[in-house]
Amino acid sequence: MAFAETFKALSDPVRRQILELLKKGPLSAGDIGSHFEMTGATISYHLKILKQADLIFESREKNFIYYQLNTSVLEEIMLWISELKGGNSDAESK
Amino acid sequence: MAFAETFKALSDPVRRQILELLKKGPLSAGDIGSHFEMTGATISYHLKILKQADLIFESREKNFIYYQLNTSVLEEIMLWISELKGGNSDAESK
DNA sequence: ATTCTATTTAGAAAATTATCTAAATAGTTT
DNA sequence: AAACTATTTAGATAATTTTCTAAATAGAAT
Repeated sequence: MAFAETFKALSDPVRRQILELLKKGPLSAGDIGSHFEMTGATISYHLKILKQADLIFESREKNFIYYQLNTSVLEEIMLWISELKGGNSDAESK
Repeated sequence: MAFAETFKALSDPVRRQILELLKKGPLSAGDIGSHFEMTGATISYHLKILKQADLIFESREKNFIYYQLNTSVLEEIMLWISELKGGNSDAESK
């Protein structure tokens, strides 16, 4: 159940902002870091968590590691939330 | 920005399970607690966090406090995720 | 008014998470 | 191969979160 990991990953504001940055396209770890007042090591830590949650993936090119959004896991989250909303009274329990 | 609070609240497995319990209808704090191996104090702590995140609301009746799902905030979360998914390339940036 | 029941609050301890500095990797360029 | 660049890993510290026990509230029942 990587599900819990995904929610955990999404719970941090820095990580959510990283995802928003990646919305516009792939970025290197350094590029991402330049948007924050943090050391590269800390950014790397956040990237690792996002990676483990399957929210991003990397591709190496030259000296750089580029990160990209992986939207597929977001579907699952949407589904969970959607069911929480939808499953009212006893409509689906039959 | 209660947005961050909501994500934080959703990041804990116990709290997500509480929400799932409430999906079927209102429950008292005690009823909720009986589903977990935790003291009532801890359950109360989690309920407070869910309340602050606007994910649940309470209504007092007799000796009991009943908790209910509040789905309205979930819309916002869905929207955020949905935009993360949808906003690819430069389709909407124009 | 005392006692009982349901729940919360306070304070402390344990566990987890975010951050830093320093060192390690690994690939690039000279 | 030596030096440089980009990034990660390790280990430590600080901050936050989860959990507990004990005490406080508050309403209900006797």
